[in-house]
Amino acid sequence: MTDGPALDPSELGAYFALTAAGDLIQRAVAAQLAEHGLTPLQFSIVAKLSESPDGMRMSDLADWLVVSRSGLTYQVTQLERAGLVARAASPGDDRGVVAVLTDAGRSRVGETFPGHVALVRENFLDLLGPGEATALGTTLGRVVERLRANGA
Amino acid sequence: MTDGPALDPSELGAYFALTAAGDLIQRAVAAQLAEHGLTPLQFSIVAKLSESPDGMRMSDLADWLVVSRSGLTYQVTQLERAGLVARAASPGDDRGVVAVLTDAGRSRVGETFPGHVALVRENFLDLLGPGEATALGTTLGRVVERLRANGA
DNA sequence: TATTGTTATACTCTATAACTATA
DNA sequence: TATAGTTATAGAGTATAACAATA
Repeated sequence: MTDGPALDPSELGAYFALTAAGDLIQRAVAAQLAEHGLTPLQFSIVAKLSESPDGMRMSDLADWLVVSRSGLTYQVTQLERAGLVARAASPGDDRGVVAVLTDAGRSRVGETFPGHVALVRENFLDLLGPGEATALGTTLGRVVERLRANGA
Repeated sequence: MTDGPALDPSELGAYFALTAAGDLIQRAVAAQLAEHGLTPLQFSIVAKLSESPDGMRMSDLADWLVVSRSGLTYQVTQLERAGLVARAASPGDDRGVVAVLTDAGRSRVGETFPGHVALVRENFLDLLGPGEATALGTTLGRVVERLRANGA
């Protein structure tokens, strides 16, 4: 961790804009997901499962989400009660459990996704000039890499 | 809310990078603040109070942070127990209470801020090319404006 | 022995509603 | 009557540690 002088106004503006934009977009997303009965974490789970036709091991899912196993157990139980996810035996390892999306879960993802995309488009992507999405992806991608490398 | 086609790869990349960068930087910041015994919300409070020599009304602080009044009462009580904040009578309105930073609180902010700035610099600002901070601030500033206008 | 997943439990945080005191 | 702040309370979510079943 290097130490240095304070931030100048343009640096402060960029940092503030990044955190505020991240905050606000997450808040807006959370509000919209709530209309579909999902928290952001639950949406992450069902969205991930929608790409995994054979389901996903509980441990793997917990690692991917960076939550504890008991925390995942709690969330999957909630989703199971809502009928969106089912638990099944893990083939080849009788200790294991796989979470699988139900038909209702797949429908829910289908109902939720278009509005989610529209929100992101209207509040973010539509405000970027030509080529700016690519540039932003590159720049912020570097930021993500650095943070991951630093163990965040 | 407009509806539209799915996101193309560069759009998806920009969106993913924004949320991931926002997430990761907030996580890294939270971890660092924890070393100084503060949550992000508590840091927001003491940082704000450090710019308010005469203290700040509880209601105004709650509005500024976008938390309920009882939620602010809880946090200020925690900070008071930690000796970082004190409550004082509000001049001119005997119903009011102002939260003021104690000397210990001011010291804590002073101890916490340099590392905070360094983290932001190392993981974000140092990765931007010349002029990029300004550009990013402008672009993301538009995003923030839009989200605020949309009531986020 | 080690690993998978659940359960028991405790803790933090948040909000709503009721309440007190003052405007 | 309305507003400022606190308190009582309840709910959601998270994690740690202990546990049962299997590898």
